[in-house]
Amino acid sequence: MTQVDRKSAILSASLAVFCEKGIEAASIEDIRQRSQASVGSIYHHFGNKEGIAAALFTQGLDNYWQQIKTNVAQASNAEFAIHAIVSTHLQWIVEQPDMARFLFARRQAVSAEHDDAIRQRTAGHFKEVFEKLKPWFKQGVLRRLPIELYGPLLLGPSQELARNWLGGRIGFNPLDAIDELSSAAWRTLATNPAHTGTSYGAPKR
Amino acid sequence: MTQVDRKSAILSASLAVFCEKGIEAASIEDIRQRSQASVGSIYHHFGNKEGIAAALFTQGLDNYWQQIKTNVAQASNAEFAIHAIVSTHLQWIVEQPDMARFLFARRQAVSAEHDDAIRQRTAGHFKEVFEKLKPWFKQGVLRRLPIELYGPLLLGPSQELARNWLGGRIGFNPLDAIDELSSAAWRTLATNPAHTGTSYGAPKR
Amino acid sequence: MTQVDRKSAILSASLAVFCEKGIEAASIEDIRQRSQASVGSIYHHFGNKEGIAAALFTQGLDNYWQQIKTNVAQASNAEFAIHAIVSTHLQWIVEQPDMARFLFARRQAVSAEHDDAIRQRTAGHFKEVFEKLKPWFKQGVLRRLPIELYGPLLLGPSQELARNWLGGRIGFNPLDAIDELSSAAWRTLATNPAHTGTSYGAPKR
Amino acid sequence: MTQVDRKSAILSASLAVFCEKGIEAASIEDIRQRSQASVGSIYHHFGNKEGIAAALFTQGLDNYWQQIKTNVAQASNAEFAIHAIVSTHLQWIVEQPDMARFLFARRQAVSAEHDDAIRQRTAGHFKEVFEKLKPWFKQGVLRRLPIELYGPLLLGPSQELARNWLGGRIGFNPLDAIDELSSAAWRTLATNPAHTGTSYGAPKR
DNA sequence: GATGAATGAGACTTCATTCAT
DNA sequence: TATGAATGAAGTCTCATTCAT
Repeated sequence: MTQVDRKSAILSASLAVFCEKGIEAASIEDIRQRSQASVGSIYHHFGNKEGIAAALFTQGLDNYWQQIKTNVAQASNAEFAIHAIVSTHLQWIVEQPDMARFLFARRQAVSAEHDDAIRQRTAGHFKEVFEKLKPWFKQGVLRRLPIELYGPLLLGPSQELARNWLGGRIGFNPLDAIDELSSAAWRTLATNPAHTGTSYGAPKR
Repeated sequence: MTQVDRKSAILSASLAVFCEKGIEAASIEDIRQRSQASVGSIYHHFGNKEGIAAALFTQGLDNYWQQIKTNVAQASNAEFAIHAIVSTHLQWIVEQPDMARFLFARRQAVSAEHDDAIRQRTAGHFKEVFEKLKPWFKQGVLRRLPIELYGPLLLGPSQELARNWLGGRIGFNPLDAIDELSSAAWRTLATNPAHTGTSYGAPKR
Repeated sequence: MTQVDRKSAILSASLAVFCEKGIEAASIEDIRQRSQASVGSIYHHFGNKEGIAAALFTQGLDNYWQQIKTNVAQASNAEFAIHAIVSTHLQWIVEQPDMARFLFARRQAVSAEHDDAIRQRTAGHFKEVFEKLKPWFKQGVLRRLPIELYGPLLLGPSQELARNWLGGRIGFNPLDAIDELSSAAWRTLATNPAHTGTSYGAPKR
Repeated sequence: MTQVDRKSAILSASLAVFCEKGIEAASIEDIRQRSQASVGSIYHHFGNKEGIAAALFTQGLDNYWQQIKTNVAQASNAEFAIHAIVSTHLQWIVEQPDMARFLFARRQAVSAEHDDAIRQRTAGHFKEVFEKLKPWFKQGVLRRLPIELYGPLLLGPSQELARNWLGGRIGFNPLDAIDELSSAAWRTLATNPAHTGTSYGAPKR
């Protein structure tokens, strides 16, 4: 087994275990069993349990933002952009629920130092996306609000729905709510929500 | 120290410790030190760590819903009702951030059996509130949507904002966003959001 | 509930619990639940857990020996006497299996001081029975052997069978073996085992 | 210290501690001190306290039966066979009193699942020995009795004597009773006990 | 006598981590 | 690099016993 294989086997085993039991409750022994690696090997590659979580976290977060950025980049107007964010967000979650669960549950399990790194990384990603929307703010298409409200207004409902779905509390598939959640975000964020002829189903015409 | 005192001393100490370190990471020893109770006493009253969490959870949840129900009851129209829910939600969180943090973080720390009890209890509370809104659905004032979307649309943004605030990620006071979040919810849920002359600042005139 | 009732309720509850879980593993809480007495009450009556075991032990042992002595007293010849001991032994065990289990399992659970008291008490009982047999030793009807062998030869097989039965390892009813075990003892202990026309079935003719 | 050394150091320390205090009362800490192993090491090798007891039990029992079978195999007639069993039994006990004490005291300290395993293993050993005796049953040299009685009649007295000796209740050396106990068993089990010219002292002539 | 809350020592066990092979 | 035995701190929980009411 190559180094890369070994490392990724450990990572994916860890993700599964973290989601099943929670990061705290997951033991190295659990990970060892599932990954077929030895204790020593795990420590050799990741240093300690937190090292695994950190690697996983970074990997998941980068993957998420890359997806978001790629899709937003193609939006030709504000409404499409908002739709892209909402739908990408939900699709990403539905496609990799375990990683989503892991990301949303982080809390204090990651060390303070790593937490800072993550926050900065996230802020960077966020800024890039924001940059894309900037022109529409300038043009008055999107409302000016306290910066802290954009995240909640844009993705709060999606996030809440996703949490319920990930927690197994509902059977409803989040993807079926994309249009509703996306237009809700649009209605909330647009200066003039009525001005739209957009059909989300065919954003490429 | 009376029985009641002892029990509630343990409960409030636990809440503090749970919030500082997380439920998993909090040790009985931490709780013992902060509550000035003996280990035996803690187990005498709550059985085990989960017993404490369960008691705390029930207490917090009931208090939350009671507040919501009380304030919704006074709403004379749909918009007021929605405003009442959003503002009560945020106020409750700001007033008892520790309990809010605890409630939002529950995850797997509470046993399956207790989880069911909680879920039913929550469903009951939810239904009561929903009952209050029913007439406005019938009158066509509020939109008919898949039931799973009401929670996210109504409180998703508030919840997301609150999470950020509770996590210390923003300085912005959630209470300053009440009007914005509440009108966002209204715009999303109302059949005809324009039809309103309401000024939330003085809902009682 | 009178004192006597309370005490004996505690004793019989304890016997049951001791047999189910073993003396060490039985907790005061177990006894409390089964006896419907309070912890304080148990301590008031017996001082501590060992006090309960000691009381139970004394009660059981005295009852056993009293039965043995009563039945041996009626024996008109050596063979009848031996038969009486063997059959009484087995009958007593079958009639109160829990007490038998408890008595046989004592081991170190009873304190050293109490152990001495028990040993002396037992020795006294034993001597009384031995006294009854003495004439037959003098007449040469019973063999003279090292004193340590009488117990094993007389009751060893019965005891072994009883242990197996009490442990649930066999279905065979020990009472069905009385004649065989009793004649085995006789053959072993009698100087001239052949000299007998006894029918155990009717020892009173 | 090699793996094997460590494991057997733990086993022999455990045997000593179990005998001194009883299985229940023996603590892992006691075993750790005596074996010079760490707590973690003990658990690494045996899983838990019961695991140690189980390993010890299996080891002791197999050793006992192997001894019995070896010696019985050499017997050229029924009387020699019975003598071999009785004397081997007592010798084994006298040679390793701690293991004997441990084996006789097992009771509920070993789990139900392991208990079954043990019972089957014992039954297997027992059957092998029984097989050796079979011809003499067919020839009518040994009496036909309910199967449950053979154990008690053959070894009951020896066992009872051994228990007393192991418990420190007598000074008498069980080995001095071999001939008496063995001939008692013979007299009980033989169809015609008189037919013998055997001198146990020289079974090989 | 009866009650049960309170105590705290101590038991078992888990687990992250180290390190010799 | 890989392995897994070894370590020991720390956690959860039990339990006999005390004592104020």
